[in-house]
Amino acid sequence: MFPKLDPILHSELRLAVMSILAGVEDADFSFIKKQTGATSGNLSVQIDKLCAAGYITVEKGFKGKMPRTTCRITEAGQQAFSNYVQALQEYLSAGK
Amino acid sequence: MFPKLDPILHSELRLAVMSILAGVEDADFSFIKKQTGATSGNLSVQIDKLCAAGYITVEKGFKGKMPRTTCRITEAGQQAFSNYVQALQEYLSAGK
DNA sequence: TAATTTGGTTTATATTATAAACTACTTTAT
DNA sequence: ATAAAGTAGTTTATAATATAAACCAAATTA
Repeated sequence: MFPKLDPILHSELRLAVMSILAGVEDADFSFIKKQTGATSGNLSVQIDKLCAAGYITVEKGFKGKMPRTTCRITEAGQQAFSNYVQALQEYLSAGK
Repeated sequence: MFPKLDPILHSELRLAVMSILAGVEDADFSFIKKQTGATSGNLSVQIDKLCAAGYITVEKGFKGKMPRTTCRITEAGQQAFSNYVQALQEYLSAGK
């Protein structure tokens, strides 16, 4: 009746990050930070976790002289996000 | 873009409890425990929090000789649950 | 009457999220 | 040239949360 919610995704910031990445080809750290309003520290940590879970990939490079961190959702991440949405529907719909 | 999610509701167990209560007149501790699969301790704590937030009311009485704890959603709880569902839609739909 | 079960609460611990402090480098102003 | 301010983060410490373990009291069953 109440399926287990993926703890990696059941986090406000990580869910927002995944939500952004699910809709675009890729996005860099600063863009995600602006969109979510998160602090750098928090975002850094949460991106690490998504990466460790294999839900996103992180690529570090430079845009001119400035460091740039680009994130991209993986197939597994896309799937996990989709599963999470499905699971959540059951919680939300139960109360009609 | 990403509205703040009510931290009281953004918890797997509390959300499940609210989901159950949103659909029925009232429900007792044991029923909720069975439906959610939660441990007594965890459920006890989370019910307290929902109660402290004013989202549910808890009525203690006896069914025969056995103690019985009955929970019921409040108007504020109904509203908060509804708001949470709305907010969440934004996260989920962003990734289309 | 001695387990066992029901119906919980309290307290301790593990996990998670968040904020604060720091690093490293670049750009702009003096 | 150098100082101040901004960009782009990471690391580490602390606060909040969730979960589990231990406990309690009464009722039921053997």
